[in-house]
Amino acid sequence: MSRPSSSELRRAILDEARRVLVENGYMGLSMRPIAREVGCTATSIYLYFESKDALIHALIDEGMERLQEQFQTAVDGVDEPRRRLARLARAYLDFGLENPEYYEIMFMLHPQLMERYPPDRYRRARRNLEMFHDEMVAALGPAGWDGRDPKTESTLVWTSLHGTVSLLIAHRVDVSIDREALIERAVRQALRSLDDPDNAAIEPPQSDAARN
Amino acid sequence: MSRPSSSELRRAILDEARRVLVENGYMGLSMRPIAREVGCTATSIYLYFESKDALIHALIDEGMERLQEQFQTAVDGVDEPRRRLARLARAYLDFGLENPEYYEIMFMLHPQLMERYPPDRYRRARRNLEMFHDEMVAALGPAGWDGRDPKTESTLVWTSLHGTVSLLIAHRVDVSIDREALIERAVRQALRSLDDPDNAAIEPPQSDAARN
DNA sequence: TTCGACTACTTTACAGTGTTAACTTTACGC
DNA sequence: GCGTAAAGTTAACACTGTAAAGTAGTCGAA
Repeated sequence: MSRPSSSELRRAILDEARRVLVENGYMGLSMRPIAREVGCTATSIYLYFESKDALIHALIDEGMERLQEQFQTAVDGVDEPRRRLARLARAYLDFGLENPEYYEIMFMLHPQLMERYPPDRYRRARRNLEMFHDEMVAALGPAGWDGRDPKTESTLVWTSLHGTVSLLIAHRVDVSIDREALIERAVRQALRSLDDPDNAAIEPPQSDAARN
Repeated sequence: MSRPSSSELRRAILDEARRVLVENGYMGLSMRPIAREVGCTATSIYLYFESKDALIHALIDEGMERLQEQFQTAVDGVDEPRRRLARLARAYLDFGLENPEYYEIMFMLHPQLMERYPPDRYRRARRNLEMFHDEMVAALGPAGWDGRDPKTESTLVWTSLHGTVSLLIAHRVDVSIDREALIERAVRQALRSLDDPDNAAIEPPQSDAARN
């Protein structure tokens, strides 16, 4: 709508929203206080963002760009494919733990909000995560995939890292556990699919959890 | 507070709240509609739950109990330690995917809410997850832990599973990925720490993400 | 039988939310 | 100086969680 209008106010709103997000989390993000701080009325925000959702979506976009940058600098100058992948994994964890507020809206927020996130934009944003895919393919070479789907495998790396980040952020992990040790183990575990000999006797499904 | 009072109304409120939660998710959970459906006023709810948080906490307790039951039936009659662990993992995934609304409030909700969850009750609830710990210790025996902390390792199993469940629930996983294949791989990956020879050259930390 | 007291519940009200529609101010080209 | 369009405001709506005060019903003792 007001794409190229790019007033200063728009930026100020976005900055303040991010600040509030950092300080109070998603739940503490309210239009009127943002407006007050920025020096306008709440309804003025609607000149630049068509809803609160849209405002948050803009912040998600910001977060995705930052992650992308951290990914880039993480692998910059590193050649060996396995090391590149390891650094990506580490960068992902670091990003989440250092920017919990961004991480929360990017990957942890309730499904409803995400369903309202324009699908094409999310697809573009998720480009980030395809770096895992590309680097894995590079690390394994064309030979390594006996029957396994690269997309599934790279998604698995992601979900594994996400589990650790999100539970740490949400303070669900027992405080008696050494944080740094867990993180290091998480990276190791995420990357171990590279060496997977696909052994181990695993159970068949116990119920029908594959719908939806 | 009103622990033994156990009016029928309390149960009705809880039932309706759960129904709404299933249907509309956490965000759609509002006091007045619950009251209307149950046949009382919104403020009456406060006779049985001291806040909306407390109401949700009660639902979390319910969910934890259900998970506990599913865990029990999953390992019931299974003796071989590795198989027991595998079934636990599978049960966890199934629970999350079949009860996304419970899973959301139990493990995905924003940190603020969890911080208000009475710590002792959460500790008790998390007893569930200690089953991972116990079964892992049983599966590996006293010999297997060369330098590794069992608590960290079992937490790692949990975070790994959680990553998969939560991203699937939140519809963040690319739809082109075979859901069941991902799930199966997730179980496998989670349990692989049992066989870990602790190899692989891993990067040192890139930044200070171990605070908090 | 009447007087408390207690329980269960309601009414009213407050301060807050996101959002819409209508109104006003400001700036700019002719 | 006038018309127009953009930028921002005011007022309002329907909603939220929740606190305080008030009310109806029940039960036990005098």
